[in-house]
Amino acid sequence: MTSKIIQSIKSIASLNEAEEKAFLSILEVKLFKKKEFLLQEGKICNKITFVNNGIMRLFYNVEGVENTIQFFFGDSWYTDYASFLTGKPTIENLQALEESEVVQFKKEDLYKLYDSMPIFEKVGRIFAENAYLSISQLNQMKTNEEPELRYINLLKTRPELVQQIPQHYIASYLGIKPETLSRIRKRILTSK
Amino acid sequence: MTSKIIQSIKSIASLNEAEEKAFLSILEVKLFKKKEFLLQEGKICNKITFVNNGIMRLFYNVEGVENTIQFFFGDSWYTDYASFLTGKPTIENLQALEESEVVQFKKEDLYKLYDSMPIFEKVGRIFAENAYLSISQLNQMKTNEEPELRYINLLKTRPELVQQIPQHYIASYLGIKPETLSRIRKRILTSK
DNA sequence: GTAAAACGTTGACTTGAATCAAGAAATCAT
DNA sequence: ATGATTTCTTGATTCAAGTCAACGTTTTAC
Repeated sequence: MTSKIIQSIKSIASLNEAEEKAFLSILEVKLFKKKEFLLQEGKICNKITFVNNGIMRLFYNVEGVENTIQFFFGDSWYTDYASFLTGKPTIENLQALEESEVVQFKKEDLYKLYDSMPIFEKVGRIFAENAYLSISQLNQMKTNEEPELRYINLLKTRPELVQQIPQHYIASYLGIKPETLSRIRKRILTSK
Repeated sequence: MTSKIIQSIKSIASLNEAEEKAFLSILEVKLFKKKEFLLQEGKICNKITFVNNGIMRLFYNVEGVENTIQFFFGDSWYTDYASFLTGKPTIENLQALEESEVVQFKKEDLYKLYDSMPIFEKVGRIFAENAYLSISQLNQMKTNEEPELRYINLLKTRPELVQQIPQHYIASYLGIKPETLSRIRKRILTSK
């Protein structure tokens, strides 16, 4: 259950036996059923989540409209870093789209590791750096690419995503209405 | 020249005398004239910059169109973290809009500090965390707010910015054309 | 000081996505 | 299995920003 997360951490920084043991001791494995929430707006995000398998959707509400930020499949990390770092309530909702298995650990426990074993300070830094890189990539995609191009790229780079996730969620992820995505799809099909 | 940056670092983590000295030893003060570039697309960003005073504009080109990301005034930090971390060429351009004084240090030197003095690993972590927070805030603003609302909020929260920076750059920052900003301004004025 | 360049405003027109509405297709719950 | 709900598609219309073009104003460079 925890082998994948250990592998992922070790790709960040090599851990000796004691360090690995310390890390393992703070982990908690959890199962979420379809439609269950791992995080809901208003709550404080004080955990880091590693997705073993399943599918999750991350979104937030703006004036009653759901704004999809990202989808998570197996072998990916998630935390609302803003809430995690500031201790303020999150605006994000993370919902399982399929039954999913995750491994989590608490901020509290991570900060103890920061203080007791210097290597984890490094892990934390690289963690934050990776979080930055992924948000900045997402950012760039969103601001630079037209919805139609983004959809075409999505088809190329993550076809499994397009297949497994309802279209109206993908539309929301692309920042357009379902009707518009439907028309984009039609346009792509007929132009081939 | 370096008192502000030291103060800023100390607000992240307290440094003892040796640590402060080590940090000071890697700093370099630089002056940039109006229109000079601190960073240009295609180059690799291997520095972190602290702005003592002046005004800078950060932008990148998409198909010949400049896309303004942010403005920097005194007491602010800048690095293209993506290029800094990955070592890949940047797409960002950082240009002085007024004569500006900055303090910089090299990635190379920072990484030596990471290895020689553990406190800097912590500084690096908090740095990355702050970078994440600011990009995520910017992100949120951009995706949630209509250009007109964003402009009104900008007037409220950073009036000095609106006054000191040419409108077409502000338009670019808001993600709209100068003509549109001009019309928004007219709308706001006549509605008062 | 003056010519050139950059900047800002306004009008007419175009365009791409949103909205509203209705119906078809797929999925879910019992 | 079947009725209910959700999801997807299509058409007609609206709307906000973009585009193109012209012109007045401000700033810059020499």
